[in-house]
Amino acid sequence: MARRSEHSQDEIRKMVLQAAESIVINEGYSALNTRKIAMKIGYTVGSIYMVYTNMADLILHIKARTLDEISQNLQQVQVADPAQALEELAVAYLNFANLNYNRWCVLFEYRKSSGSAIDDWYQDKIDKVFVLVEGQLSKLSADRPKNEIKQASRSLWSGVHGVCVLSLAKALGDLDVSKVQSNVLLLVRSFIKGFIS
Amino acid sequence: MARRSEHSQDEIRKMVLQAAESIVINEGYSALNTRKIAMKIGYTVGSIYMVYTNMADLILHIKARTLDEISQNLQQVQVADPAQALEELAVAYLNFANLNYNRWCVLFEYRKSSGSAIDDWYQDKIDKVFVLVEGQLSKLSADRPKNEIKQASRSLWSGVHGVCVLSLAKALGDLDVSKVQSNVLLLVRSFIKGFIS
DNA sequence: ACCTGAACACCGTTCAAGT
DNA sequence: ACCTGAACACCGTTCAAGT
Repeated sequence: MARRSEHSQDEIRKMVLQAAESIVINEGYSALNTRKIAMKIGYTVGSIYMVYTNMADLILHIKARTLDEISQNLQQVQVADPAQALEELAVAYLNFANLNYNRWCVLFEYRKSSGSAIDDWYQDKIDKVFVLVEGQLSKLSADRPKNEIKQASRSLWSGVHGVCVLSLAKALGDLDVSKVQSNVLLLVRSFIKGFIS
Repeated sequence: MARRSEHSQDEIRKMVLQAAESIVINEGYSALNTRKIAMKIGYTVGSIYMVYTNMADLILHIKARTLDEISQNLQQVQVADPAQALEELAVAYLNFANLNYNRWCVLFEYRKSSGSAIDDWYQDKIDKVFVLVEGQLSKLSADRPKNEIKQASRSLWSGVHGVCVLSLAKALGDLDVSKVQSNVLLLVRSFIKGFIS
């Protein structure tokens, strides 16, 4: 066998990632495995390890793409009023999580990667999301020192994330999306009101 | 073989749970498996299935005990001032999560249980935590209707949870505990200030 | 009735061997 | 050089068979 350069390594790399993503989207994280990916792209399991060091590495790249899409989604929020913008950012985040639930969940699933710490390039993608919040928050209270703004954006956005996690995981009972949205908005509005007062 | 009633079924049930818990505590969720549990209690894997329907069932009971301990911890917060009490509840939650990190993480790991929905008795344990927050929040703003209080406690507490998750998972970079605590407190204080104003 | 232990159907990962 | 496929060391779960 050993079909020769039918696809470049780079192509295989993308095929593996795309196949893995579609499995996650359609069947969820727990359904993802190497044999299913290999079957889907018409190669054998071994070939996955030519282009990714292991499963954890592949999953990290799935996560990275999800984070990129989240950033992209949030960047489309263009509102002059910062308080309004923060609300819309939160709603956009919730909507992404809800519409892309399986992929979003993978972000918080950890299969321990090779290195114990988080890779810098991955951390940057996380930070990029928080920076958007910082931008609005600093417009909202221009007088505050930068480190306070940074802290506040972490607290606020982690809070928004928390509402999304527990609501969508149904830890709060079975809520419809509009209920979750009003929970998110309550948190954002109350926080902002309290923070600037 | 087949040693007869050396331990009662109920004793084995407890032994399995305790062994599983200690594995989670010492080695983390990913190190938990049936063969390790069996080895630890001096039985074979098959016997685990006499007392728990499957691994998901056992994990659910680990989670239940963790939730009980959290409730117990939070109930020890006895402060007259409700705003102060909410702050201390949040700090107590963070401290539990930090000191019992491996066990706390299991709460948000899902291995799909037999039934798709959350069992009622388990949901009750989750609710019990939120009820504590509701109690303080209703003292804080006695004029508000009950459903608003309930919504607010969900938003606030989910938010607190979110800060704990992202901070302890180091998604926000490597923060020491005191930094995390000030993030939590900022969220609680800002929310409360905004909510009652 | 209680418990074993061996089997089954899965996993992720590796690597000698083919082209 | 690229890729296979078979092996290895694991999983959770089941169940006929022993006492």
